[in-house]
Amino acid sequence: MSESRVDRILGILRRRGGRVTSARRGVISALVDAPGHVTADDLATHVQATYPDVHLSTVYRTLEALERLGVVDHTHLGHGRAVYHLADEAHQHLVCEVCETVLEVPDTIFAGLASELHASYGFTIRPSHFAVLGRCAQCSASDAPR
Amino acid sequence: MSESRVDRILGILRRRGGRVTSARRGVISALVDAPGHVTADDLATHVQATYPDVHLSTVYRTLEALERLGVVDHTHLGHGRAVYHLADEAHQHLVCEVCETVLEVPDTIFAGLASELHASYGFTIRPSHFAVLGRCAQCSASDAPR
DNA sequence: ATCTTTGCAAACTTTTTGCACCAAT
DNA sequence: ATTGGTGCAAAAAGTTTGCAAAGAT
Repeated sequence: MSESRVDRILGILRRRGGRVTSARRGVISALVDAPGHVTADDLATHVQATYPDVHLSTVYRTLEALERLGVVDHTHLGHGRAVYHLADEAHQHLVCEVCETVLEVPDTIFAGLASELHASYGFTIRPSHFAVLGRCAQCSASDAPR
Repeated sequence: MSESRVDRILGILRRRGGRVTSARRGVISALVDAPGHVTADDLATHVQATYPDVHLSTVYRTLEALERLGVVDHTHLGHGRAVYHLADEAHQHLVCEVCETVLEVPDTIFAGLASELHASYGFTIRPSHFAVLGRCAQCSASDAPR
């Protein structure tokens, strides 16, 4: 049933002159099955359960290829690691700085900000790329230091 | 004239049991003189013009100390490097993905989003930490690919 | 005298790249 | 037969850390 989504993406890939390999099939189906925000490493681990020889660098290269096709997008959470997700899920990440929980919220919540920035500065935001940091409800409640 | 800002920060540092060293004086005055968004490396270069022996790792440690004091904040622009600025400049960074220009906008523009997120999710944002990616006016006009 | 900070070098983390081999079309 | 993709190992890039020496209080 998630089969079709994988095949749809493989179709896009093939149609644009790309080749369908087991590594790519694995990465795409890992993305489809993913809980939402996954690092390249997470994906590699997931893929390696089925295809043990798929190397992390191949995962990065596959993700890069899929991003060029507009199928995948990535976001930077705190530190340095990026998280990837399918581009058709238009959402934003809210990352709690205290408990590291990632909350997904619909993209529409950025509409107001987007139009304001566009009107005032002519700047067109692409919100999907970055996470918003702050504190989730629980961690706001417990008044932790700093 | 920017002397006073440097001294004010050094005062905070001293009052909280920190020691005032030439490396720290240099980093702080580099921050005060900074055009806005500076990387640790930029700061190191700036400081080294006056104190050649100040090491990059010392700059990182100084920035960390200043962040703990709430005097400095950092933000992640695209790739991986962080940019630092004095915390009293409450502003957001808009980074153009095409020309890499960084636009600073007042924090107040996030007020609407902040209250919306707070109301809907109980999430308290700290907008100063992350940059917003998108396209500046010029680069939006020239309809570049992708 | 004490306790912080520093310089250096080395470790670390995440991502990228060069290259020869392999495989999808 | 092509040409694009892969595994591997090594390089980048940015930041952090252990340690002994230097410095601020």
